[in-house]
Amino acid sequence: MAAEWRPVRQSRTHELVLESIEAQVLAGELKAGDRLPPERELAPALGVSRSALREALRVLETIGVLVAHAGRGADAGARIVRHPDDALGRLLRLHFALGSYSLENVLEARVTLERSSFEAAARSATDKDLAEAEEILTRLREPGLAAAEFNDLDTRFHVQVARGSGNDLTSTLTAAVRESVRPLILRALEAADDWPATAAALNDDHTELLRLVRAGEGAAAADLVERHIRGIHGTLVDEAAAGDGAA
Amino acid sequence: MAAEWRPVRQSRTHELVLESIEAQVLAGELKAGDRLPPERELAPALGVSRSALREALRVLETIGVLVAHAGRGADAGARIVRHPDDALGRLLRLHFALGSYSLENVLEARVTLERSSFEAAARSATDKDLAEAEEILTRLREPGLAAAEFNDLDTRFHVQVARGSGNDLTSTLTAAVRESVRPLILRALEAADDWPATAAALNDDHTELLRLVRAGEGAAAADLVERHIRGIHGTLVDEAAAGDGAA
DNA sequence: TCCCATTCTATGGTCCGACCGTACGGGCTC
DNA sequence: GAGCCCGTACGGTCGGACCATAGAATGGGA
Repeated sequence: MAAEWRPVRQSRTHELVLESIEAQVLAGELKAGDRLPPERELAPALGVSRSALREALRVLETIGVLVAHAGRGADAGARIVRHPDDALGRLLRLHFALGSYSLENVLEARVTLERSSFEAAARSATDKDLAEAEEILTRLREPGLAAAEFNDLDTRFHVQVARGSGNDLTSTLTAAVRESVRPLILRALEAADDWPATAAALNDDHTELLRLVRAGEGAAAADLVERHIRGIHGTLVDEAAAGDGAA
Repeated sequence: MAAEWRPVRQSRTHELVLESIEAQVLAGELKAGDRLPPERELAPALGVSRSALREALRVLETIGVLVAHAGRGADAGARIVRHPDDALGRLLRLHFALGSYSLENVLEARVTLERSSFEAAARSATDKDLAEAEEILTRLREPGLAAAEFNDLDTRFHVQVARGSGNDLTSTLTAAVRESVRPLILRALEAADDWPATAAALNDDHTELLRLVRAGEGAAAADLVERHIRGIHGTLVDEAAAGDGAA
């Protein structure tokens, strides 16, 4: 056991505990896959109660750097992991709901991130990435697809291309930002006058986007995805205002 | 084809509490500024223990949507707020430390976000934004400035311009991404062969960047900030490897 | 000998009741 | 009326008890 646990005092105990663990992560003494001592041992080692320790662990779990499993054996206990996606998604989703960001903010951020994603994907997406995107697109084209499923698959399509960019950070950000407006987009899709036609039009974009990425035409893909996103968000503004009023 | 048994995991109590509060936020029933009932009332109202409730509140605090103050009066209690910046910064910083993202990922994300920020700022920064950036730049130019302070001010300069873009989401993302590599940049600055010359060169960039933003030349500002960031990160790669090995 | 069911136990998850520190509000003193 | 003091409503912390889970250890039967 390389990590050492030193006692901690004063002011919001769980924050001090958090700092202590954070420092070990930042210093590289705790790495992904490492297991923390059991709560019942670690708490007294830090000189705090188990409750205070648990609150600190909960924070780390929220951030996506820790998971805990009960039981016994190699799989049990608290482990350092790397799961930023859900954490980031929830963060942006809640803050968007609270009005920290406007819909226009999200639109511009999506345009910026996805332009970059598509350009990078056109340069460096692997065959595997493209095949997965193709499969999502196939399911996206199924006739009679409900708006909810369409919304899920659409999200996965955009995220999949972002993954193809080879940049985990931008793809995570892309996924999180897309996630934050998911309920809004769902409302917009459900309110479409002619849903089959709307879906078909969106899929035409998707098909062309994938073709451009495959062909390595990054600039064209970036331009198209910008038009694509602005198009969807154009139908969203009214929905957002309506939703606001309705609530 | 056997039946699929869907329900696999039963949620933990604090997660259910979290969902309940989250749902009220997403539904707009809880808005920024609203105050939650005291823990001792809310816990039994939800049918859970105070500990479980507190863990849920801690999660919300981590996300930056809640703050708690002890004491008595209007200021006390748990309140819904909108403070995404620290939360996002810590999240990315820890995940970068854990290796969820490579330095190259961060570099490309910074380039993408800041190109967009500088272009937008050239279009829509207010005089106030520019004046604040100017003031930061003045302090950045002080002779004999230590690397640590330079690093802080440099971060604030970039974030200030991002704020000037008028997009809170991209500026928050910019700040968080910049924050995640702060320790690395600090090490690189401290290791510079000729620190005063390095600082002067960086400030020449900053001065020109601000001039371009003022002049509304967004495209030129975007190109320069990309060169500026790539320049700094070029000196970082070695440091990162060295830091890795040293640990 | 091998397999399987049973029991053990280490681990996180939850709950309770108590006490501490803080800061406002109201009452008391001067 | 002004200033001090104490009560009180908060979040923060603590310790202990018990529950749920799941691998490990055990032991009996084929």
